Amino acid sequence: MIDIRLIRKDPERVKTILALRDKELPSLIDSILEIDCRRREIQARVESIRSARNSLSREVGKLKREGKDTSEIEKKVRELKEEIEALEKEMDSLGDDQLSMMMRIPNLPHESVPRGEDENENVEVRRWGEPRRLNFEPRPHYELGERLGILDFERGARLGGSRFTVVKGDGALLERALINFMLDRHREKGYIEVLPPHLVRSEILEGTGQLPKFEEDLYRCERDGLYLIPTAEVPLTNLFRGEILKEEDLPIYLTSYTPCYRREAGSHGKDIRGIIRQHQFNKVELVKIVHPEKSYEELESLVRDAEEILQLLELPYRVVELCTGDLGFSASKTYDIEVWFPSQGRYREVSSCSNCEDFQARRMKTRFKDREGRNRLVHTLNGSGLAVGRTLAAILENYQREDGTVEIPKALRDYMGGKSLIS
RNA sequence: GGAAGGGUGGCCGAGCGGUCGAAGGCGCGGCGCUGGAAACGCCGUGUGUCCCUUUAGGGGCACCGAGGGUUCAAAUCCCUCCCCUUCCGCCA
Repeated sequence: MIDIRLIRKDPERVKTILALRDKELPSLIDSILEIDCRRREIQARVESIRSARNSLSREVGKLKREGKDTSEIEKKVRELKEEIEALEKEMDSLGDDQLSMMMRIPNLPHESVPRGEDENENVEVRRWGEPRRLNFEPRPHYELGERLGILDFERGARLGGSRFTVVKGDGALLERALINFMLDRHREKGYIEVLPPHLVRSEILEGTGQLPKFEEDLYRCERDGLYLIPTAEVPLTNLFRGEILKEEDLPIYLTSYTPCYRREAGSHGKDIRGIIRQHQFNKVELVKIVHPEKSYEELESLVRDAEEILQLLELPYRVVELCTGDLGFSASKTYDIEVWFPSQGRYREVSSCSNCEDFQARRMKTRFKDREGRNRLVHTLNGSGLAVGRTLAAILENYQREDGTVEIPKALRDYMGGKSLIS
């Protein structure tokens, strides 16, 4: 959630910035401002009446102890109460309206974010590695996987429907090796490993921004009111919700391996073949909870931490800075890391690293006490470190040989019992 | 799932219809004492929101797990939900 005070202070500036994301947003700001104004006016009235009620009530107590008649005052208070209830009802409904609108406003892009409509206007920041020169036509990962017997799409669909895949044998081993490899690297960098719940309550999803706006993308367990997490960002970022941390507790670095569950509503027909877009996929996530003055340098190091995994795996990639129109809901600034896919002749996203500034912290009420004793909102960051399934697919494609076998990256061999080839 | 007992400030813990934002203790900060420290003494120390004056401050309102209700008045009584503890049942 963005700061309502920002809207009160300079609505035109907020509108200009939000228009960079979506041209529909500025009109929402006008409605919020109007409601906010009315709500506060009523609040002031309610509170002054309530103040009068409180002092009359105290009076009743005093008089009763003295054995005096209080029926006159009691009648007066009852009248005030009715007045309060009517105003309060109006105030609450305005408050609800305001909050639900505020919850649907995305974060403000940072001033450094390139302006643009959609992903075509994202800006490449750097490239690492040279795509291997293959003297044969590269096969797509799903073809390699099926031929090697490590990806089984047919049986996956039998079990869970479309966008579910069974990973077997050396494929399962490779996936597990990748998870351990990634977690170990992050742990060495000071990230605390966490195994969180995979089912969470709705307010947890509200904290990170998936709800109320993106209900359609989530799997929900109706009977229990719980949702399957779409990313470990959700439980990790919410870990300290409602807490007031000490300044010296910051920064907090967290890492977690979890499966991610996404309905992928609205992506029909996209990436239908292979394991690029699945309803369930494994991901190692990085989350940082930091001092607001440090969050942009923390974003840079977060991206580097994710990049290092690809460097160690010797997979060519590039880093892209998302433009204002392509930015996710909660993010102020985002870098995507894209790895090279030979069969597609292009780079595909394996990580998205964002600084959400105080947008999530405000929803979660995660604060810290600064040196002056003031409570301030923390800044939160998250990034994939990395999407495991897509990394596996990238390994299959980049390390394939003409005979359809796949070499195992050197960095992973110790994690695979010394194996160097999947055949 | 069944039974019982609980959820109060950074922590422990009292309060069970009015004078309670809440005793007392611990912790923390300041001051005093001291050569310095311990001990001791004094003072201070929750969060949110709105308004007024605006470096600083002053006032109102709300918050004692969450949401409703009863009452002139609720931390205190009633209802619903959530969570924790113990016992029983079930179970990886």
